[in-house]
Amino acid sequence: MSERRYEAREIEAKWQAVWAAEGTWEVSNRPGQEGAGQRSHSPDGARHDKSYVLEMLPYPSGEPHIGHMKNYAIGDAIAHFRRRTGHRVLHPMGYDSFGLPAENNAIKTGVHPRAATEQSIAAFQKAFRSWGVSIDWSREIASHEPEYYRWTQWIFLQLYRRGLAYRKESAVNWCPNDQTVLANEQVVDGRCERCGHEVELRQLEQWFFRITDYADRLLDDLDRIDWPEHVKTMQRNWIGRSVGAEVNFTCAELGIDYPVFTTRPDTLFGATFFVMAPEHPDIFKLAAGTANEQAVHAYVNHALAESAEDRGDIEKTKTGVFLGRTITNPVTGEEIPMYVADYVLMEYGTGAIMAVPAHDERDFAFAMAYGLQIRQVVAPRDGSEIPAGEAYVTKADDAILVNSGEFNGLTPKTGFDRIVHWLDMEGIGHPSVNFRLRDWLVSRQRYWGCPIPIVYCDEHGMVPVPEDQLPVELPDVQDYQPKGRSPLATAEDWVNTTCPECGGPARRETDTMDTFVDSSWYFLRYCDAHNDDAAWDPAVLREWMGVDQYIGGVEHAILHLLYARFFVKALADMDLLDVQEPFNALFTQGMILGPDGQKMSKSRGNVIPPTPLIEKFGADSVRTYILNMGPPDQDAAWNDNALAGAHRLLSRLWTLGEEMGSDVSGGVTGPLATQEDATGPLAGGDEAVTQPADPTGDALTLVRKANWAIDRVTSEFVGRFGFHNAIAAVTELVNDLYRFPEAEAGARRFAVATAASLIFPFAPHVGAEAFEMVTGRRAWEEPWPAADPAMLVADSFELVCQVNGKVRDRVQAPSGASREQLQELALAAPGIVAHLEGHEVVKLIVVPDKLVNIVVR
RNA sequence: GCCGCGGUGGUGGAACGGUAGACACGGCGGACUCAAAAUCCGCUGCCGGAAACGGUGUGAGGGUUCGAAUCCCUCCCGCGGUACCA
Repeated sequence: MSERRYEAREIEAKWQAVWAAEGTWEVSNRPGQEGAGQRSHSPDGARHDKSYVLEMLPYPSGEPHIGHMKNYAIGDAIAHFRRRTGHRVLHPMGYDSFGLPAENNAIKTGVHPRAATEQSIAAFQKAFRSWGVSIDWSREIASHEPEYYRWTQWIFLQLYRRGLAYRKESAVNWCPNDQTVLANEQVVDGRCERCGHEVELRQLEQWFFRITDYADRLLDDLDRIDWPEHVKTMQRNWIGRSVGAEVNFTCAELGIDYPVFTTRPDTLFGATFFVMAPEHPDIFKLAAGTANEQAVHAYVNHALAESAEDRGDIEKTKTGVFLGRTITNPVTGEEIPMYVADYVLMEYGTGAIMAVPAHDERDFAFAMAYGLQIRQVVAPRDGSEIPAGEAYVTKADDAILVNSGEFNGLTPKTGFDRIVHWLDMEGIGHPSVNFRLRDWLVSRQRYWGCPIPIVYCDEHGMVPVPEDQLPVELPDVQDYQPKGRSPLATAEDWVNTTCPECGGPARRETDTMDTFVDSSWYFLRYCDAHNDDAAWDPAVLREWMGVDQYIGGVEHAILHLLYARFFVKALADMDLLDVQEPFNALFTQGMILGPDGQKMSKSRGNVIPPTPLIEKFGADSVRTYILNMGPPDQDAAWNDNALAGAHRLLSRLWTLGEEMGSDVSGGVTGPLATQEDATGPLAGGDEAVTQPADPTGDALTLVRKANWAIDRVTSEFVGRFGFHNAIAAVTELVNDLYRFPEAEAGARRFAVATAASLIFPFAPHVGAEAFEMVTGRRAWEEPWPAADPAMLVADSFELVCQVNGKVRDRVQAPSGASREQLQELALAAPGIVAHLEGHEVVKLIVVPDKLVNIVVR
């Protein structure tokens, strides 16, 4: 045993210096001009495939936390694997550097958000380098820099030109604490996603992106991407496509038509009343002059004052007020009463519904509360009674329509089609599809964001800033405190400008963009990060897009991932890029919980800061531990002891490498078969290690184990990224090396080199170090090892002998033995013989190379 | 309520319908050491047994199968998403 010990800090500093000096992970937009880490490993010397591996870009605040480390540990492992399997890998880094926390910090401390953000970016850069993440630093971007947001503004203008960015007044979510509007997606349970404050509705004019134009495509294309099913489901639910019909109801007294959307046109004959949302603009007109006018005013005022949370409470009893009017059911011709009730939402459909109490739970509850008529129009086919006291909600084939005139006897599905067709013929309705998805509200009344490149001229109204005048730079202000309008409004010199059309006086738009706009296209900019003439060269995008593997937290399942998809589709429609989807494959990592199993938070005091751990154990150990915690898509609680276990593994591997390195005697049998050149600075005294030709005994065991490990690790990279299983395989290999210290040296060298090579994607520094000690070569310049199929099968195996499905013995049997041979072996096994006594053999099941099951009576 | 995902030792977790518990942590024992740490080796689901071995065991209950953690049905529990969306 050597006197020297595994000193992670030294080793990590050494390799980080090499990678920084050589620009190892840089990749050119022109193949063939890559860093050394991108050297070709395919037999003909050309890299055929690109691979774009991307972790969600971080929001730079303070220092990176342990969750960032998990994110980049996963992504980096994949990037390394893909490089070594012949891909040109794009693995860039950047910062989502606009946003509220920096601004709120500025309000508190007076420190300019730019200063705080740039300080934080420096901390992130330092951390990523100390973690040894294989980043192409030449493509680094930050969304708060004018070189970046110039193009965010440019994209805004492209959307504006095509009518996809527009201003409108509507009821929007307002956070009284953050003093800004929020997108629908940023309201969680009626509260601001960021600060948790209850959200109010305000009638305001705001900027929107017309994401609803893309609802169908955003939904349909989910089928074409390799994403976790639960994320796709969340997006489907968010988009919320409902197929139904629009049906026209006419209020004869006032001569006004009120269309409604329904998913159940088959129940139209059961519509016995009509309900409108309190926000519906015609409410007061309808109630005017009726006996109920006062009551309606009182109800509407009360409803509008209610918080979103209270109003949304499904347990709340239904309330409403008769409008004093009736409306005609277009199929029955009946006059049915009109109500205003807060269970109808203005935002969805037309803000008015036909109520079918017999077959809708909400309408049923309302009808019961107000004693309204309930008419059953769907009945069980077999004539059985429907349950009393609840609505009968079914579209199934075992039900038929009743009380529905000429449509009686049809199933609900057929009735749906026939009634919609009939409505269409009569001109009182038509098929219709409704979405839950709303347009994306993108303006914010805050400072630290991308300015919206629009000016307002008395003469010409809203005028886009000409593209050659971009960027509209964010000015400095004295006071960041939000006062219901953007702090930018106080920068008078900046606000007052001239109209691009007429040169007359004009004022700049003072709202900034939602930071989700910045992060909806950053993955495009990475491809052509320093292009000063355009956001990107479409030819370069053709080379790199889409992202082959995207890695991030599930918390972005709806917001970021939906917005980015929308951007890509809109830009593709402008012929600015060629793909329809930004992220072909998505991996959602689980959270690292505190040692107490709770979500880490300062208030709980269970936060694990990465830096002290890295100083003590090294980045490799922390990365390896994080990936060894369990399936990486699952949440897992931190455990310091298990981290020490990961360190032990790397230390044992390093020790083996050290031993091999100092033992220059035997085992060197020539260059690796697939290796074509080795022109690094270390190439001189090259000692490639290859699999020994005909190992026997312990050497054979080691060689087999090494090949088995190659196969295991490789399959996790190709499959589900179960890196805990990959690391376990390397652990077994290392354990076997300790178990068989006397094995022939060539086999040991091969096994150690293999372990180092396989651990490299997870623990790149010690992987590189151990690999170099054994082989004199650089692990990242080596092709990924291929398992020797001959070494994956043994010449004998342990035959499992069962009686009635219970294991009674195990005997050695030759691989590939015939059924008859195996039967014979099993029947002769001592444990079997004992259990056969006094029983009659009924059946013999033989699974070749595995087991024999003897069924007895 | 609806949708999705889960439930396996003391813990994290392994296991194409074919040896349940790989690997790691923890625990116990041993080697080394004056001693401790570090390191190395062994044992470790539960019950019985000195051991051989036997029984039992993957949330509960049924079913399919020669054989079920795995497939099917019913139920219980946990997590995540979503919810007057007509």
